[in-house]
Amino acid sequence: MSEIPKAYEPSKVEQKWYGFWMEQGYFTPKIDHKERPFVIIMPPPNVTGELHLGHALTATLEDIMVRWHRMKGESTLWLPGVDHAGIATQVVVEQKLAREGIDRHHLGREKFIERVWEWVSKARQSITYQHQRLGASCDWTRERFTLDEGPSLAVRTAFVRLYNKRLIYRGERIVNWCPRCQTALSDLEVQHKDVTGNLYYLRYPLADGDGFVTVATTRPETYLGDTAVAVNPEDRRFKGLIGKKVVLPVIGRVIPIITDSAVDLTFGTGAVKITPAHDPVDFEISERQGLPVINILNSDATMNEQAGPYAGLDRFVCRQSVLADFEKAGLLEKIEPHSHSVGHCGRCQTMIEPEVSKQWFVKVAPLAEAAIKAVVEGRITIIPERFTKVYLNWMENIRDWCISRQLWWGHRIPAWYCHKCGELTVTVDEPVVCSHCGLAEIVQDSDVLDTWFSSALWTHSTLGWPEDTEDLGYFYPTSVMETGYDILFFWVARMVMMGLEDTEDIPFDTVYLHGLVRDEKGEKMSKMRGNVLSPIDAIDEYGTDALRFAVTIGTSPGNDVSLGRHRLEAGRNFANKLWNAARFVLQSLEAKPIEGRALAELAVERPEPIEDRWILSRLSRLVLNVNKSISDFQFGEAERQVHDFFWGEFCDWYIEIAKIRLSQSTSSPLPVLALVLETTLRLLHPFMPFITEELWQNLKHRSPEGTLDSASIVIAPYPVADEKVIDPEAEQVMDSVIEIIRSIRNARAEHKVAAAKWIEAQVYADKLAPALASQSKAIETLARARPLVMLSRDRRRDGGEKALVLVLKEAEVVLPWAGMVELVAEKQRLEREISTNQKEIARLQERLKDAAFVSKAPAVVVEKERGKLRACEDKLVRLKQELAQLS
RNA sequence: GGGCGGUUAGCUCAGUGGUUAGAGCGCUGCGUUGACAUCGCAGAGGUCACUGGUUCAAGUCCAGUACCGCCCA
Repeated sequence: MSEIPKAYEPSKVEQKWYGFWMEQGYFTPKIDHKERPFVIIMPPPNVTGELHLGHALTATLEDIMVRWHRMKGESTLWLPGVDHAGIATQVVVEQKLAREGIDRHHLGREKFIERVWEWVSKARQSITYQHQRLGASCDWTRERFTLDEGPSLAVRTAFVRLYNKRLIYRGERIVNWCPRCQTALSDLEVQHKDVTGNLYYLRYPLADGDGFVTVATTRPETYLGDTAVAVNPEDRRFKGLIGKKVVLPVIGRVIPIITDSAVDLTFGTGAVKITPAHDPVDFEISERQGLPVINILNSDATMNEQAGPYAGLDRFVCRQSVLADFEKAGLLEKIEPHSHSVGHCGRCQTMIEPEVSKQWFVKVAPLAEAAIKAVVEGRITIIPERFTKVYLNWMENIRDWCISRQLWWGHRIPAWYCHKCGELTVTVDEPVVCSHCGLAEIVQDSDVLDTWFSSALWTHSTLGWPEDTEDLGYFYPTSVMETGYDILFFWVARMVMMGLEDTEDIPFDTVYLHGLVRDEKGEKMSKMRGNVLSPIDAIDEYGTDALRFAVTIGTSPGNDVSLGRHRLEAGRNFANKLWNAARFVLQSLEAKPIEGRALAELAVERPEPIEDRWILSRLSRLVLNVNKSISDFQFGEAERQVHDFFWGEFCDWYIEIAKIRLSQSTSSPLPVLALVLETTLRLLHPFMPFITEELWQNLKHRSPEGTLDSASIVIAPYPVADEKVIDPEAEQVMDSVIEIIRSIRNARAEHKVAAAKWIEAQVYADKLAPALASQSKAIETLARARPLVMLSRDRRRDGGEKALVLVLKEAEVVLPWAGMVELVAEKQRLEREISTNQKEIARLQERLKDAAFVSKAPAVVVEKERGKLRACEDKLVRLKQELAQLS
C-alpha cells in the first residue's frame, strides 16, 4: 500500500499529534473529589536558556508516569514551570549586555530588570517549545514561573511566617563570598576542591623581649586581620607564652596569645593565627573569647583600608607582597607544600572568600526535624532507597541557610529598615510606614532571596498556596517528585522542610531520583569537552520517540545513563520496526478487513490455532510484567520487555507464521495480528507517544466500527492482563516449533546450504507430535524444509541411509543428507552433546539428592529441577540411540 | 577525614536469592523471499574485580581488599 511510507518519518507526525492533544485538552485534568489524583510538579528548568539531555530525561520519565496514570483513568496533573534562576540568569543577561558594551550598574536596577524580563519571555517560549517537542503531556494551563504573582506571594508569606516564628533572622556570620558574583552564597553553592598550595610558617615577634611565635597558614595575607594567636591549653610547648603579646609585622598591631581547646596541636607549630573575619573556626573562637573582628577585604577581594600599606592590592598580589616583606625581615621561617580543600563558587568557579557579613539566615534545624520524621516514618519514600541515608545524614547535620543574595534579579526580601527608629518591618505587603514608630522613613532591603528559597515552596506555591484554592485542596500533597540526585539537598530536602512547615503536610509521597546523562564513554557532558548533545538536535535527527527510548531503556533509578549516537540509532530502529510491523498489519487489513468483531472478544474466545494461543499467552504475560514494572518505577525494564516481546516474538515469529495463513483462505490471523499490535501500542504509548498515536489512529480507521472507541490513544485504557489467556501448553508447543526451525536453520548454515535451497527433513516427536504436525507449514516455510515429514516417534524407520540427526527437547529432526554427512564428525558431535548432557544430569542429580535442598527449597523450585532432570534424561536416551545407529 | 556508588561479553549497560547470566552496539559468515537493509538468518564472545562468610541455593545478601567515580566536611 503506497500511502504508508516505508520508513517512519517522525517529523511528519509529531507536531500534528501534539497539536491535536492540546486541542482536545487531554492534559488538563478533571477535578473529581471522589478519586485521588496522580500529580507531578515538574522541576522548573532555569530560564537561562536551552534544555539539555538531563531535562529530556526528566521530561521523559515524568511523562511515562503521567501518561500511564492518565491511561489508567486517573485524574492526572503534570504541572510545568520555569525557574527565574537568580544568579545564573543575571549572569547570562549581564554577559549579553556586555557584548553590547553595557554594564548593569550604568543601566541601573530598574532598567536592568526590564532587560532581564525581555530575556525571560523569549527563554520561556523556547523552553515550552522544547518540552512540547519532547512530547511532554503537561497541563500548560497551569504553567507557573517562580516570579509570577502567586509564587511571589507564597515566597513573601513563607518568609514572614518564618520571621515571626524566629526561624529567619538577620545576623553577622561568616558566609561564603564570591568576589566575582559579588554576593553571599549558601554552603551548598560552594564546591570544595583539593588544591596543592603551601603552608607558610610566619614568625610573629613577641611584644616584650626577644623571640617570636611561629604560626602556620595557607593564606598569609590574612595576617592583616589577625586579632590573636591561639594555642591549645594542653600544649606544654607554649606554657610560658600564654598571656603574652605579639606584634604583627609591618602594620604593628599588638595581639594577645590566648588558649582555646579548638586548636589542633598537630597542625603546623601548634600555634595558630586567629582571623575572625575570614575563617569560620576563628570566628567562633572570637565569639567565645570576645576578640575583635577585622575585615580586611573589599567586596571584590582587593584589600581594604585595614590592610595599611597593602590597601588596594588584589588578594593574591597582596599574598606575594606580604611574603616578600616577611622574607626581608627574616620572619618567613619556611614554606612547606600543602594540599588542602578550597571552596569555589559553584556558578563561576572563582575562589570563595569566607567573610563576615550581615546576611539573612534560615534556622533550619527545627524544620529538619519534621523532614527527618516524614522519611523515617515512611510517609515519604525515596527511590532508589540508598538515597534515604544520604538525605538523613544531611538533614541531621544541617547548618543554617544563608538566603540573602546581593543580586538584582529575584524575590526582593520583604523587610524594610526605618531610618528613624532603626527597627525592622517585615510584612507580606509593602508597608507605608514603619510598624514600630509609624513614620514613613522606611527603605526596603536591597537584597533578593536565594532562588532555592522559592523553589522550596514550589509544590504548594504552584497550586495556589497561601490561598486556599481548589487546586491546593485537590492536588496537594502531590504524588511523585522526580528529579536528578544532584539536587537532593538543594531542592528535594528543602521542599520537604518547607512543604511541611507551610502546609503541615508532606509535599509528595515518593521521591524518584534519576542519574546523570553522560556521553557514550561515560564522561560527563560539558561544553568544555564538546560532547554536549542537544535534545532538539537529537529529535530532529532521530525523532522524539527514539530519543525517549534511548534515554530510558535498560536504565535503572539513580544510575547514570550513557547516551550516544548508537543508542539513538537503536531507538530510531525500534521505532522503524514498529512502523513496519504495523505497516504490514495495516496493509493486510486493507486487503481483507476484519468483519464486525471487536478485538477484545478474541482474547476471551480462545482461538483455535496454536500460534494464536501462544502469542496471546505471551502478550498476557507481558502486560502483567509491564504493569508490575511500572508500578515499581522500573521503567527501563518495562520498556525492554515490550521491546523484546515485540521484536523477538511478535515480529520474528508470529508475523512470519501468520504470513502463511494470510496467503491461504483458512482461518485468518488478522484479528490476532491487530489485537497484539493494538495492545502493544497502548503498552508502549507512555514511552513512545508519537509513533504509537500515529499507528493507533491508523489501526482505528481500519478496524470495525466500535472496536477502538477512544478518540486518542492518550485516553485509551492501559492494557490489563487477562490471566485466563495464559496457555502453558501452547507455549510448550511453540517453544518446540521454534527449536525445530532454529536447529534446521543452524544445520543449514553450518553445512553451508544455499539460502534459497529447499531441503528434505523429517521430524519425529512423541506426545507433542499431533500439535507439532499442525505447525508443519510453519516449519516447512521458515526452515525452508521440503519435503517435510512429521511423524510420531514410533513410525521412525531404522537408519539405513546416512543422515544428520538433531536431537531436541521434544523431537528429533532428521536431515537425510547422504552426500554431505561425515560419519566421524557426526559421531563426535553426538558424543559432545552426550557429554554436556551427562554433566548437566549429574549436576541435577547431585542437587536433588541433597535432602536439605529438597526439604528447604520451595516445592515449585524442586519440581522445576525434577522436570529439568527428566527432560535431560529423556534427551540422553535419545542421543545414545542415535549414536548407536551410527556405529 | 566521613559517606555513597560502581567493577558483569570488545564497548555502553540491564539483571528486585531459584534454568546453562542477558540486551543494544560492535565483530564473523550468509542473505536484495511482497512489513522492515533503520532489515533477516546463523554464530563467536563471560573466572559476574579479588578474598572470606551466610544460605538447600549467591552476579544478587554480609564482611574485608583493590581500583574507578561521586557526595559531604
